Amino acid sequence: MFDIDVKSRVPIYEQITENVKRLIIQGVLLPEEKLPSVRSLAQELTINPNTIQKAYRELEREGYVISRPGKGSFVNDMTETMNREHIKTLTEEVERLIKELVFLDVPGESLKTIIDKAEQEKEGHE
Amino acid sequence: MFDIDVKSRVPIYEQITENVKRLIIQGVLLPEEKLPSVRSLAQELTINPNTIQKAYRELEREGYVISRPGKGSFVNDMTETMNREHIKTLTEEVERLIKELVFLDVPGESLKTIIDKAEQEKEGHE
DNA sequence: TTAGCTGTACTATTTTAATTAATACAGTTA
DNA sequence: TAACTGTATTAATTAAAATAGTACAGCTAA
Repeated sequence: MFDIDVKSRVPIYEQITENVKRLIIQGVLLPEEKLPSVRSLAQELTINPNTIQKAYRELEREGYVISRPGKGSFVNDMTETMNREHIKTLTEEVERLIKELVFLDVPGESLKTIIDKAEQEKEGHE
Repeated sequence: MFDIDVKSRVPIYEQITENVKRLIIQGVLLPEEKLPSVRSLAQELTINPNTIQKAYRELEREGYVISRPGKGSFVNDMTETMNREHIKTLTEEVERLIKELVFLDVPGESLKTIIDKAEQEKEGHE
């Protein structure tokens, strides 16, 4: 399926999430397709099953995969998910920046103005 | 000057940067004012001088302080100017991100909540 | 039902990174 | 020169992250 480098500086579970993400994004793995079980993939890569599970859990948290106890782990239908993840990333960034601006005594009202302006601008286009 | 909690979960050097930042922002420490030397503050807090130095270096990196080898560490009088420029940069970033989030149909209200939360959080600290 | 799959939870171990400390060096000032 | 100042380098300690061991519970097919 793919190879990992146990000697690499980047954690094994992260190499796995990256590879699976890549395969999903490239369309090699299709929605509802079953992923290898934690144990079989662990055997194939000669690492511990729990490491696979950690990777799968992370992939599930990010919406790439859905795990069904007793049945297996499956590729999730993305289109929606990608947007959701993108929105999450953007929101986290905004949170960080706003926190800092508020800390620097920028009044919340002036920040809210930015939001209003963005909304008005959008309405104009639809 | 201030106290630290060696038993706290937050690192000592971070407690120091936070406290010094606070004192500068509150105007207790004024521009060009000399901060305690790494050794004297280390003695006062009964911790290692290098820990103070790490804090001071971080404060310098963020523009709060300027260190003059052989002379001492001083409150940077550029803070206002730097802040204003910093605020400008941050605001531009926020504008860009908010625009994109609004475009992705994230309701403005949920973004305003982020602002409110940041303000509440800040009030808690003062 | 049972045998053999599946994912999961919990704990312990190992490994890695962050934090703090020890020590020596170099600039400044009186 | 003596007593300050910040700095660099390295070592020791501490905390966190990553991985592994083991046991449990759900699903499915013979």
